[in-house]
Amino acid sequence: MPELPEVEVTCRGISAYLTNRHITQVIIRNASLRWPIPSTLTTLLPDQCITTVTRRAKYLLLHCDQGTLIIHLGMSGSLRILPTTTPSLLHDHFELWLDSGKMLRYRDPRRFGAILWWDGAIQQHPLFQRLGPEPLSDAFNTRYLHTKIHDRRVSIKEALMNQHIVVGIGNIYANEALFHAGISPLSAANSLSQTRCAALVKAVKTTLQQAIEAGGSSLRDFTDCNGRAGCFQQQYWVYGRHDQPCRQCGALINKIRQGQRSTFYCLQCQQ
DNA sequence: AATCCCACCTGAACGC
DNA sequence: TGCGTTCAGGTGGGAT
Repeated sequence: MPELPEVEVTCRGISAYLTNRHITQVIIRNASLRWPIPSTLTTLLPDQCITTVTRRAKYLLLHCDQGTLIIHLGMSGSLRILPTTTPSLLHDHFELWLDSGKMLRYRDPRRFGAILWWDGAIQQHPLFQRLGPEPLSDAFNTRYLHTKIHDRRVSIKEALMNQHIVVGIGNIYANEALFHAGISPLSAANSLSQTRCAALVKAVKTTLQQAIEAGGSSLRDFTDCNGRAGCFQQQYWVYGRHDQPCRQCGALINKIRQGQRSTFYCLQCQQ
């Protein structure tokens, strides 16, 4: 379930265990993720120090002495901090052993995630070059959004999930933010007034911020780096609530398909 | 450049 | 109980 809040919660959770630690060993159990895990990591990483751990979009960045380890969790990935003696299970594909005696373990049943190495400036990486601004930064504001989508004919929901427009928003939080902004997910992006863009920007920021504070959402098996479940799922207003009454007006929540993804919204509250 | 839609993969839930 | 179908947090890439 990794959208921005889950990746951010993971980032904050693993940071203290990794920062200023030296890597002692790398284990690649199954290299076939979205792209192969570079086999060179086995010799490249040991003895390097992890200086900082950051997040950009839905990517986790482990900044090391000689480059950056890029981790994406895909649809089903998660990271745990564990003693190196913990037996590995099916779907545990990758481990970073640390000089503390602990390890970072990557698990990803569907293998849509990625683990890559980059030794230049991260913004020069092909995957990072065209990314939009961080939704919680000042760069994501009313003027930016209005200008960016004024010529887009796709729906506002699809635009919100476009990482070239703004990063970090996936299916859950796109649905939730549109509900809080009172905007129909079917509205054409280029039809949104400045006022509605302002409402949407505000809704995106508060929705994501609250989800981070709740420790993220926990659909299926997502947990934080210590195995704890997030609580934000209990706060959903529309996601997954089709045929249930709207928490605001009581009308039944509607479910449709948009761009091969499920959309949930209230016909009454979202116009 | 924007848009559409497929592909990648496993597992859970559901219907028959 | 078993089998087939559908759906799930993401996103690069090819065709239009």
